[in-house]
Amino acid sequence: MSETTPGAAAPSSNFIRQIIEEDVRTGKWRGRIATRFPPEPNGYLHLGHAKSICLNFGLARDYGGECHLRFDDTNPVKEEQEYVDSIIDAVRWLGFDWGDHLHFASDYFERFYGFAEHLIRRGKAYVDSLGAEEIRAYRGTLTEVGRDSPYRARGADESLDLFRRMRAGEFPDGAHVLRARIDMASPNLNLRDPVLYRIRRATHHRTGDAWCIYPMYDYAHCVSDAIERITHSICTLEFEDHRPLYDWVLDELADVLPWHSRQVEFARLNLTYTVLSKRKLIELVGSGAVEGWDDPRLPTLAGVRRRGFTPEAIRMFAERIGVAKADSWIEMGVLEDCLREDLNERAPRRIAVLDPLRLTIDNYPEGAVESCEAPNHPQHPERGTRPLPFSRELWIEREDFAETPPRGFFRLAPDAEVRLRYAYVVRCTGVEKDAAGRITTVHCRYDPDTRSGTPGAASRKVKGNIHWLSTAHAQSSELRLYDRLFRVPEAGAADSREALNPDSKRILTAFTEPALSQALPEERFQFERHGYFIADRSDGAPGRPVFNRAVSLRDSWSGRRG
RNA sequence: UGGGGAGUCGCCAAGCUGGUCCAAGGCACCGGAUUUUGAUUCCGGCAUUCGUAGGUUCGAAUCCUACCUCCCCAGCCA
Repeated sequence: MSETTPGAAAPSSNFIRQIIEEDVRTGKWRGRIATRFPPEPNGYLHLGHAKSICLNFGLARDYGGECHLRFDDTNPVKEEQEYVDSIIDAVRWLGFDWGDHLHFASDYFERFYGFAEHLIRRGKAYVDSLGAEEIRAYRGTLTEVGRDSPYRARGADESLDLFRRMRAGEFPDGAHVLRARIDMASPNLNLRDPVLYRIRRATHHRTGDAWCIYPMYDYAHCVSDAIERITHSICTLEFEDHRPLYDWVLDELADVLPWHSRQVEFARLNLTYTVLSKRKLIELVGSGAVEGWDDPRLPTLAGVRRRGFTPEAIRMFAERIGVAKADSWIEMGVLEDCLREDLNERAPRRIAVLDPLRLTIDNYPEGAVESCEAPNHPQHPERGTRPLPFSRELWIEREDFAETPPRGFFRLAPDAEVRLRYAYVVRCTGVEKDAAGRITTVHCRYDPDTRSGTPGAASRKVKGNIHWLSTAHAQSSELRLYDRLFRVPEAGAADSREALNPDSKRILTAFTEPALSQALPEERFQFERHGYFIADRSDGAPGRPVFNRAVSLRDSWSGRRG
């Protein structure tokens, strides 16, 4: 069905699993378990959808059922094939497989229509000729009951005739609608004779101009579920008070469509420092606040993929946050931590110097170069090493040197000792500054007996351990450092360009070790002491990759300082 | 103010057919050990309390009552 998620805890109990387990126990569906992920192809998928995808496909996987990918394409004016393609791509990327269950609500249009005639014949639906404004006025309010439309008494024959002519294209958009005949006085607004069909002369991305009437969600969704014999139709909380309508439709159609899926609602995902609504995402992209739907700062699946997230990390995340009915906000740290956990294990280590400072080893022979062996993974020696050229002139990280070290600093400082990772222990002997007083070069002397991998190295313990790159061998690469999109945790509550984090993207030119020039698009690495980076799949060229920082490493030092 | 939902540690979330809960687990946080990433790993700590107030009971987060707070619903969107 789909891949399991390594590193993820066994799925914890939740109310939906309980429902399913109870159903399995009582044989309610005669052993069948079928769920579905039903996106409307009118936008890009984001992490909120990922929660739903993992839930639906995960349930099918765990209970030996099937999960359908079904496009809810009932509104041609908003939907496009481009979105269908991107959604299919995203669900696949996440690691799920729907087998031969790729469906489209539009494939059921003819059956939807037939069932609608059935409702009309049985007096359960009628053609209303009120305008949109009037229908709203007649609907009443939250506290006042609605009034019957003057057309509500229309007979089955007349409605049937009108409905057929609606289909035939005899009327302009908006002239008539098909409505369910339920109860205009219901305290649940969804039951006040909801619209089932509207006239919409628009070209549908799949059915073209075959239809000029299109079904509404409340009618199409439950019928699609029944057609596909879905057992558990899982959706978000805002559909909770649509459930009586969902059940009404299937009850009224029972003799011609004898299947009644159970709708179950769960709380949608909220993530701090970002926004998970199609509308807000469109705003961000449209206003140019970000650089497109796959901008690495966006919570779209295309965005997090480009950012460097793995499908495994996202599945782990979905598992960790659980499923319940309480509105909640998940801290961005939970997502980030899932990525760290996944990549810590898998990503090969590499060296990059982001903010270079020259280090000269005065007692190292000029022109000499030796090769140091750097392990690809500290916990997995079997993954081998790669050579790192060492010489007299090196780049180190500017923040790894302090002229007046703060308390607890154990990197390089005047007269202090530090290990150059995978190479030698050096002692700082002085600095050079420019006219402005900025340090331009740090001088030091190395101890030839402390080379990594030799007996001398083991006998010499130094607390500090910094990374470096030989100036003659380092390449320069473009790095993008991404940070949270908003500076406030519950962004989107207030809508706000000003809540945007101005430093959500920083581009810099860094020095990277030689091996990195071979990085393939989407290859991920840990840049030691910095974080996890991915070679961008769109930008960069062969031999000159561009790297995106997916997430930094945990850093208990910078936190302590400030 | 009508209807539908939800309230358990900073953030999630088990538990909710009452006792084995003086409440799992994860993230965060705080120690401490190991460490050639101040990373990882490891070990320890972290709710006498379950929105509030009453009640039932030998016994309640779990049952009852009232109240409080928050979310959703008046598209010919999904």
